[in-house]
Amino acid sequence: MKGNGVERVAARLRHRGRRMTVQRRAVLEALAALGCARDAETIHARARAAYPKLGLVTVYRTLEAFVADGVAHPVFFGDGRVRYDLSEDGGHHHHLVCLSCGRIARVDECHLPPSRRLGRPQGFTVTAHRLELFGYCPRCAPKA
Amino acid sequence: MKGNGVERVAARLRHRGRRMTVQRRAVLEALAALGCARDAETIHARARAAYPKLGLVTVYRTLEAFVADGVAHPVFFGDGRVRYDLSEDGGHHHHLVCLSCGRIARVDECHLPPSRRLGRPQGFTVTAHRLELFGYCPRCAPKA
DNA sequence: TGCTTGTTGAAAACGATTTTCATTGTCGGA
DNA sequence: TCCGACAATGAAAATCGTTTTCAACAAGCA
Ligand SMILES: [Mn+2]
Ligand SMILES: [Mn+2]
Ligand SMILES: [Zn+2]
Ligand SMILES: [Zn+2]
Repeated sequence: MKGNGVERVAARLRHRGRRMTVQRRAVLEALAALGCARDAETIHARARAAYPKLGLVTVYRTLEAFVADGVAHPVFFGDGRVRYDLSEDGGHHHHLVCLSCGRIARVDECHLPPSRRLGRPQGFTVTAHRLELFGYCPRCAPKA
Repeated sequence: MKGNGVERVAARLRHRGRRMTVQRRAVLEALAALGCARDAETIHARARAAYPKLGLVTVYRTLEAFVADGVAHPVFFGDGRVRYDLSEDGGHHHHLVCLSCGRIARVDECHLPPSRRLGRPQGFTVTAHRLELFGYCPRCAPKA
């Protein structure tokens, strides 16, 4: 993550009465370095490289703040732990999860119809959706 | 749930070395009566009407067995609790969740491209997917 | 440089789900 | 129909990811 990005995030946090701290900077860097869908513990481990005293609790609180401020997004694979993705300007993306080795691949194209069409039959106004794909990665062989 | 369905489920369980008990029957009935995406506690409360001594632990264990045997499917909305749907013969379905009142509507059509196309770019073999839609129900007014 | 407040870390609390373990009950076989 | 092997049950305790509590700290503004 280029120092520039940190500043943009800092600005967004400050805008909400929040402050930019070394801890949050470390979590932000970790989030950017790790890439797609990492859980709090993984982020914690990585962020500690930059700031060893960092507590796991702070990572949780920081992620909560990031999500509230639109800096990050939670991702759910249904295994009981929440993962996080750094938000990007150009819209959302989904994931491919290997059921064998756990590898995660990003899926940028969203093949779903526009939101306003998705809920029409039931009269819902759709504002968001979550889609995750499960299967086997190339290395774990098809039909594993 | 027609007694017939119970028999079919019983057969499927027995086939795996499992047994059909009053408790499981009660959970099955509750699952059928409650409909879309209910959590263990809700299912427990309902099933108790038929079998008051039923323990919540047994509900969890039964749901686990049902899922393993394909009798039920877990549904995740990302709020930290797992919900369950009774499996049906004709394929899967998704859900619309009202962010205001929590109402859940079923979405039968799956607007996604065929599995084999979804993971192609990254070389994945897609065997399943999870899609949930979030927004506002008719009663909670659009743009709530 | 102070002061006001948001932030932090350790420890304890939480809530959903799982495990332990002694007891009970299902169901295939005699 | 009766047995017995072993799956299932329930209560209590244990897990585990995440949240809350609380006293010490430290951003950011005057
Ligand atoms: Mn991602
Ligand atoms: Mn459903
Ligand atoms: Zn793999
Ligand atoms: Zn609603």
